[in-house]
Amino acid sequence: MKKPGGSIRDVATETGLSIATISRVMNNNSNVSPKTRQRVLDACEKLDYLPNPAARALSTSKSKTVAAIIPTLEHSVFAKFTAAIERALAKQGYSLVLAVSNADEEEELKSARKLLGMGAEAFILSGTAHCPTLLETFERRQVPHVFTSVWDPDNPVATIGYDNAELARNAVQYLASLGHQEIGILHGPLAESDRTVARRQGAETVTSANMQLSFFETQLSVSGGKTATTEMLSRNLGCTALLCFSDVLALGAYFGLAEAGMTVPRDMSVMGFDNLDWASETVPPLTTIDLPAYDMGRAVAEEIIDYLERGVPLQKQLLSAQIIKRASVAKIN
Amino acid sequence: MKKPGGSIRDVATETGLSIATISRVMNNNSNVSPKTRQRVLDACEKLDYLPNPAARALSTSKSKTVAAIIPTLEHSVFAKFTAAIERALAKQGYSLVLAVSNADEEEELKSARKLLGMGAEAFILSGTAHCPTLLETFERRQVPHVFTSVWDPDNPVATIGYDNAELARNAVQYLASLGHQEIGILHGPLAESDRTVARRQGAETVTSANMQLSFFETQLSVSGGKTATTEMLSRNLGCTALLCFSDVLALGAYFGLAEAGMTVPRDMSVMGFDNLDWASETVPPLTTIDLPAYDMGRAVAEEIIDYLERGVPLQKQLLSAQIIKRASVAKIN
DNA sequence: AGTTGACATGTAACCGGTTTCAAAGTTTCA
DNA sequence: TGAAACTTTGAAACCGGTTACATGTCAACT
Repeated sequence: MKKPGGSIRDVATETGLSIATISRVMNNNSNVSPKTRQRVLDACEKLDYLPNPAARALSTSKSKTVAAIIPTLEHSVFAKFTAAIERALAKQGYSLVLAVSNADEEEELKSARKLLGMGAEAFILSGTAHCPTLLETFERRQVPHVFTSVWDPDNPVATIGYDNAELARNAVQYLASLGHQEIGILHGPLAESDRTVARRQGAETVTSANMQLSFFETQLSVSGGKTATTEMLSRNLGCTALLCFSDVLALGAYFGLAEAGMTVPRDMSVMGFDNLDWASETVPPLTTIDLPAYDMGRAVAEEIIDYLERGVPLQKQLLSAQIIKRASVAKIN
Repeated sequence: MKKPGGSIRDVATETGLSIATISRVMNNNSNVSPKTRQRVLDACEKLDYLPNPAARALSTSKSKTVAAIIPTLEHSVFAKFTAAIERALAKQGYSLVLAVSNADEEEELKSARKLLGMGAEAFILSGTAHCPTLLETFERRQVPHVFTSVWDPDNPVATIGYDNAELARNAVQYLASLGHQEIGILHGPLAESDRTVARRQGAETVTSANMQLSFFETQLSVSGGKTATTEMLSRNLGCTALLCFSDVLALGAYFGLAEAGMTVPRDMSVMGFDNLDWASETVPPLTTIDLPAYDMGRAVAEEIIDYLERGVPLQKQLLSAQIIKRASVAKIN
């Protein structure tokens, strides 16, 4: 039950100083004479001493650990977001503990309790829909937390993200401005994501004269996008454009259309959401909305560190997302 | 500096028992009478008590935390792998702390020291190429660690993964068996991945009579695959097949070929590596090698837990990966 | 009845740091 | 030269658990 690289007492013995002084050096804190400091540092080097994090956490009640619970890693947007969080946290000496919830509130709650039990000081959650028990727990223990990928200024919890409803509305209006009136909209499971719900509701607010929107719920995957596209085509709705609430679905749409012998955008315009790395490379390049996944991750991490280190209250942040116009959407007549 | 949900002493006071008994209940350890146990559990419930992980870690020197340092999250294979690790660890009450190295040994070393400083009990690394300092540190502190995504039976460190060289060889031989003799091979940066190097070397071992392999190094992205494909076409090498060491590159190849007005597999056969979710959905469906990313993640996590909990020595494991034959590769003549 | 042992519980040392407070040493300045 | 002020260091309490060992209780057995 012992194999440590030595404790602070070893360094104290080695240098002939007291553990208090060693501790002060390790935290490059206050008043330690330069020569003493150097002596301590040398000894640390020599003994390959690394402070025990548990002991430190115990006395300071700070674990330097932030938890993120994300619905899935297998969607590039989340992977990117997570990578950004990790990067920003690391830069400030914090670590990221990660849990994947599979968009299940129960699982999320369980994960959160465990991470809380591991000493996470703050939580990053996706969306605004969460188990009330979880939020109560955060409240009771005063655990700082933020909701991401969403913008909800009225939420008592700080939200850092983009306005999904508005983005969807903008997308529909953009298509409308090019003459599209019959639009098919592909989206992932509503039950799994309040962001998807928001996008759909946002799209529905566009109600000009002859506008006709048809929604298709499917799995959030290339396969899902392809299936839904095939399904849509079989219904003969006369759609001229396909708005996909994820580039992944759009890619599926490309394949579905290709299989049906249709050409984008001549026979059907396609628009995505996310602006994943490859969106500019498809044939034709995909018109999409650039979601600031990376910036969002960074912003979230910085916000949390500001709070943890300097007590700056958690602020909501609205990030902007632009429509990236490429060749997959055509003008009608 | 205090806001905890109460300590073990509070539970002791509440129940009129000693902290030792509370501790025993929390670890559902040994001899505690059923009624006492229940009394304690009720009190925990009432006080919303959660044991302090730092204190626990301090006295047991077990943090129940495993670290993974991965090159990037933005490649589906790693995202999937990471998700599998998280899942398997969570099932056993362990947490995953994550660092992204960007395939840089320096960054990896820095991350590792930090994670070690956070109390990680074991490390999961990708590939076999690592900073010697890091490996020495692991050795000196006796930190268990495994290398993944590779198979190297002679390595003193346990490797859990697939044999990249052999897979590449199999892929080339498969293409050869269908009559392809001039093959273009697209791969990511050699400097960033010893697995890529292994694959390339494996491919090179296939040296039948008229076999002609041309290698193209590019960025590991759809964009990179597309660029390399265009480049290859411009060289007029007479290739009949394109072997891509990642499905992502293969997707880029699809787009590059489409832009050149070529049809897969009539004008060019394409084969990938990874079998990502969407590989079966492309048009035509992509022939590829199914890498067991998820199984590998699970296997790694379980191996480590076996070691940590039961002292079972870390074992190397060779995972199998199959060629998935789909329509993107044609028979020649 | 007395001894033995099993079981339940408590006492206290310990894990490895941080931090308060006091002590010792040094400088400043009248 | 001596008092005040400041700097540097150490002693010891504390953080919240775990666990070896001691103690106490009660049933079983001789």
